[in-house]
Parts: sequence; structure tokens; C-alpha cells
Amino acid sequence: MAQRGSYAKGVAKREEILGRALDVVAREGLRGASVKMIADAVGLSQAGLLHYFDSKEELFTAILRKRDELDAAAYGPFDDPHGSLDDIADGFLHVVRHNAEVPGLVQLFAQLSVDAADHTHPAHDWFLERSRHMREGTAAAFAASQERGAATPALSPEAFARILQAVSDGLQIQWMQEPDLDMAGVISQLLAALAPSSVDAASSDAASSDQAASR
Amino acid sequence: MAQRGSYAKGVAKREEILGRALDVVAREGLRGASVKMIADAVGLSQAGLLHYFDSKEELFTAILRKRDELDAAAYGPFDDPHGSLDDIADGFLHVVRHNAEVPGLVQLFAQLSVDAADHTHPAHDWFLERSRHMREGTAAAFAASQERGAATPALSPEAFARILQAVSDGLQIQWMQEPDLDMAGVISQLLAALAPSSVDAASSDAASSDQAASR
DNA sequence: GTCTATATGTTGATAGAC
DNA sequence: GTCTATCAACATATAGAC
Repeated sequence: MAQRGSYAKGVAKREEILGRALDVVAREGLRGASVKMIADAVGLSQAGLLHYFDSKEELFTAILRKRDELDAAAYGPFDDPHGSLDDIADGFLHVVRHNAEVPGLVQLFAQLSVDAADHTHPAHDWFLERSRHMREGTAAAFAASQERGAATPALSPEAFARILQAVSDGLQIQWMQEPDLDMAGVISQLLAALAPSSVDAASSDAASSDQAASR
Repeated sequence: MAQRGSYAKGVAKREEILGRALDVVAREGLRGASVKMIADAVGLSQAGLLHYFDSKEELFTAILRKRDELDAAAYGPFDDPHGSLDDIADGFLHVVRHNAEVPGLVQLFAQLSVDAADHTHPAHDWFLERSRHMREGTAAAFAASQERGAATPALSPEAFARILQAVSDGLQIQWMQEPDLDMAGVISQLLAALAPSSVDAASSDAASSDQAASR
């Protein structure tokens, strides 16, 4: 079963590099992230690193992709179109809380979000697709919750999904500026206001998260 | 009264440059804004422009400051701590709708928001202060609205202010990626769900804004 | 597969002529 | 007050040795 040849090995090494890059970026943060910084961090030369990733944008996108992968594994796929709103809210809040421990990734995500708004940016389509996919699951779950009478009828499911996503992205920017901000606490309150039933379970294990919605 | 000396002239010229820069940036858009781009746009050399603004950051911050100033003049100070939630929502939605016509400013704001998260960035304090100031007015108005029973009690005023601001910032990023997105429509729906009375007046003159919350 | 060395471009800022 | 010319610093990407 031992795979032979450079292809499998290259892929494995690429994964290993990604894992290490993720670690370093998450911990150290990264302002004006450059290829060289990551290369140094993972113990390769800049050219050596670009042997695995053809361009800066591809590298950074791969890091975020890996992050999504790990988050989904750890906290469940919170974009599952068949999940209940409770489950989605629960997974979502876990991810948000986790984000507060990886400032470098939040910073990288925010920076790339802005850069990738350019329609010619290599990561543009990935961001669009990720966005759309996440909203679809959220909207479906919200619609189901509305039918049960558990969520407010004042909002269209699409608007709710947009809002949840926008709040999350926007809070990350505020949090980068004010690290004391309790992102999960604010989102919990929003969910409690719009879809009361979805929060009871999700925030029961996070009694500390509503101490300060803002400060 | 004709002021003499280079100081007054310098200030006037600086203002004129700012106005022109705002115009061009707003209309043409601006990706990865550089000093040279703006210099070209306003018809100066790069060095000529930096004669009025000592650094790149100061220039960009001045442009956004000017934008706030003009918005406040056109749509009222939506951060007035004594305004009603109706007035604030009204002004806020006007600004949001206006933003959809000045993509370059939205892009510049988003870019600088991320950059200025760095605590050593020259515009860091300005962003913090602007943020805090806006939220204060919103929170106070929301609290008053709650007391009248017009807004949901499920949310603390501080959380509401945070949410409104985060949604606004987050939607701008989504909108940069999907220009069809109706930012004001989404925000209207959110306000309708959280503080019903504040929307009736504010969105009555914008019947077209709820055609599509998302697309 | 990984390195060193480098090509090539851009940036923000400064010096000095006019 | 505005320009041209130039600067050093840094980026990404590539070529070629090993």
C-alpha cells in the first residue's frame, strides 16, 4: 500500500507544510503576510515553498481552505443543508469562539476577503462559493425553524443567512481592533432575538460568553 | 478678509485636493490603493501630492474623514446621541444606499479597516473612536426605543449597536464580491425584525430596496 | 526537491531644480 | 508649490546548481 513516486509524496508534504503554516499563522498573526514569512516559519526557503504553491494567492487560499477543513472536522459542518438551526448555531458559535484564539487566521481571512473582492483575484471564486454554500445551509435551517414557529417571520431566510454571515465578518474586523470584544456573545444575543429556540442549547455550555457583549 | 500667507492657501488647496480625490476614488473605484494612483487621479505627481499629506496613511485617513463629513452634511449625523432610532435608521439607510454608488470608497474603507487593526497603524485610533462614537448614538436611541416598547427587549442596546455596525461592515465586503446585493434591503429587514417602528418611516421612500434581499 | 542567486517590478519617501 | 529624478526597501517569481 505504500504509495510510490513523487506525486503522492509531494501531496503529503504539501499537506504537512499547510498544517505547519496554519499553526504558525494562527499563533503569530501575520500582517502584510508575505511568502517569505511563511517560508521562514515552516523552515523552507521562499523558493522552496513556492515549489509547492505556484503563487502567493494560491498559498494563502490553501491555508484558509485547510482551516475550513479542520474547523468542519472539529465542530461539524455548520453548512449542512439538512442540519437543524440548533446544530448550525451550535457549530457556528464554536467556530466563532475558536476564532478568538487564532488572531492570525482572522487577520488573514479579513485581508484576503478584501483582496479577493477583485473579480480577477485567484481566490475570488472560492470566496463566492464558500459564501453561497454557507448561506444556503443557514437559510434552509432558518426556514424550517420558521415553519415550526421558532424563528421570527419578519425575516426572509436569505436575509437571515446574509445577516448572520455579515455580522460574523463584521465582528471579526471590530474584534481585530478591540480584542476584548466577545464575538460569540454578540452573536448569541442576535440569535436569541431572531430565533430564540436555537440558542438555548447552543449557548448553554458557554455561560461565560454573555458577560460582556461589548466593552 | 482675504487671508494671506501660505498657510491658508495650503489648507484650501488641501481641501480642494481632498474633494477631487474623493470624487475620483468614489467613481472609478480603486483596488490596492497606492499614493501614485490617487496622485494620477487628481492630476498631481506622487511627490506633489505628498507635499500636502506627509504619508500614505495620513492621506487615506483624510479621504475617509472627508467622506464622513460630507455624508453627515448630506444625510444628517446618524450618530447623534439624542436622535430617535427612526432618524438614525433613516440616515443610516441613506448612507448605505449612497455607498452602493461609490465602490471605490467602500473598497478603500474596507482595506483601511483591516490595515488599521494593527495597533501601531496611524489610523488605528481614528477607527476606534469613529466606531465607538457611532455605536453610542445607536445604542442610546435603541434603549429609548426599547423603553417605548417599540424595539425587542431580547437585545442589549450595546449588542444592537455592535450588530448594526457589524452587519454594515460585513455586507460591504459581501457587496464588493457580489455587486447585485441589496445592502439597504437586508438592513431594512433586520431593523424591521428588531425594532419594527424604526423602519416604517425610513424605508417608505425606498420601495425598491426590498425587491431582493439577496441574489 | 530544495537551495542560492537574481530578474523584475512596485512601493513610499526624499532631494533638489525651477 | 510642483516638478523630475532618484532612493532604499521589499515584493513575487524564475533559472539553474546541486
